[in-house]
Formats: sequence, structure tokens, C-alpha cells
Amino acid sequence: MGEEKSEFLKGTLDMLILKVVALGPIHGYAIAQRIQQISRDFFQLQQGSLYPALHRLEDRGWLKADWKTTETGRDAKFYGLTPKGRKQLEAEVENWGKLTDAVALILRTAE
Amino acid sequence: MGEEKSEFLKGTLDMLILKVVALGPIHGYAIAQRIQQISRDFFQLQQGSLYPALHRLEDRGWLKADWKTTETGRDAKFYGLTPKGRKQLEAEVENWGKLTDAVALILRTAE
DNA sequence: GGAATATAGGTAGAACTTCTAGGTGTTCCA
DNA sequence: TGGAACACCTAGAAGTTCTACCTATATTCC
Repeated sequence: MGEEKSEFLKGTLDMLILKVVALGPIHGYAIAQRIQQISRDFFQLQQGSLYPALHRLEDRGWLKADWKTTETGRDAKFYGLTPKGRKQLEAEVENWGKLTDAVALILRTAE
Repeated sequence: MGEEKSEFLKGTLDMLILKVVALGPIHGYAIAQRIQQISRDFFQLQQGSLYPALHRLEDRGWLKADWKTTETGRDAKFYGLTPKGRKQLEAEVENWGKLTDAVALILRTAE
């Protein structure tokens, strides 16, 4: 009943992943950590959301992955943005701005 | 290919409906029109999204409906906010603020 | 040495929302 | 009288995200 509930990503997950990847090559596990850190723990990205999302973005040609070795000697898939992915990120950011503007218009309405 | 695509509500639909209903008793068809008008056509709420959402909100005890007659002499279900619905709206607005703040933190990050 | 924890990858299936595409009937106006 | 706008609705598909699992390796602590 009174339990804490995990936060919904509300359709922003793809954009957030693209943005974090745009900062430089990074592997999946670190993407989740970064999103959580930067958002000050608001987003707690579960692996069951993360990996399907990464595969989806790769399938669409927005991300490209290479197996490399991390600093700590582990095998990990490093993701990078494709040119298509960069355009997609721009489009999503623009649309996010329009969406939040539209929501703000409605939330500000008073009778 | 180059066609216009309908806009996603990205999980905001419930909040938007609750907000519009909070402005005063209103029937479903008019809710969709208002959301579209106030958002300057950004949101184009389809009936197949609208009515299931209204029933969902009513089932959860956030909305209450009464059949009445419109000014133009038609039967319509007028929706109003329950006390529970008002609390839910406040909670959703608060969470929306936190969500957009968290997204903004990530989008503003530069390497 | 052995156990626990953190790191790193993943899948399966359910739950939920939203969309597409239909359907019914009424009132108004040309 | 016939079409557009109004007003209600459902079914089924598509898509995302969640819960709950799984594997394996490196590090740290007892």
C-alpha cells in the first residue's frame, strides 16, 4: 500500500539514452548509472528496461556497438551514436520541448 | 515515409484530462476539444484514447460521471473531479515537475 | 580459500497505455 | 433529405516499460 514506487520514464527513455551516448562511447551498464546520477536518482533505470531499449535503438540504426574491454578488464559493448542517431536525438529533443510547452499551456489554464 | 505522424501523449493523458475536468464539469467530447485548443493543436486526442482513459479514471475513483443534457439538447456524460481525483491531479503535477526537471538535467549535460 | 558484492551482459512474459479502425445514434443546417 | 458535427462506445494491435529471472567475471572482505 504505502510503498515507494519506481518512477516512470514516460517515453523519454530513448532520448535520454541517445543523449548520454552522445557524450561519448559508453557501455550499457554505465549508461544506466549515468542517467541515475545526473538525474539525482530520479530515474532508476532497470536492466530489463535498459537492454531491450539499447537493442531497439541499435535495430533502428541510431546506435552502433563494439565489444571492447573496460578499464577494469571486463568485456563490454560500447555504444556510439550514428549520424542517424544524432538527427534522431535532435528531433526528440525538439519534440520534447514542444510537448512540455503544450503540457505547460494546459497546466497553467485557470478558469 | 514523409507523412505527418500523430503526437504521442507520453503518459501525460491522465493528468491533462484531470486538469481540464478540474476547471469545471465537462463531457468527454468537449474534453478532447479543449485539450486540442489549449495546446494549440499539439495534442490531437483521438476518441479511442479518450474514452478508455475516462473509464479508467472513473474506475480508479478519480472522476465521477452524470448523464445530463448539453446546451444543444444532447445527452452527454458530464465528468467531475472527486476529492481523490483532486489529490491525484496534485500528485501528478508535482511528479511531472520532477520528471521534467530530471530530464532537463540530463539534456543540459555537456561533456 | 571462500563468500558476497559490484560489474556486465541478457531474456521472458505480464501489464499498461495509446493507436487504428471500426460502430451507434442525434441534432443542425444547407 | 442528406451530410457534417456532436456524443457515446469497443475491439484488437502495437509499443514501451516493468518484474523477475538468468549467466559470468572481477574485486573485496572475512
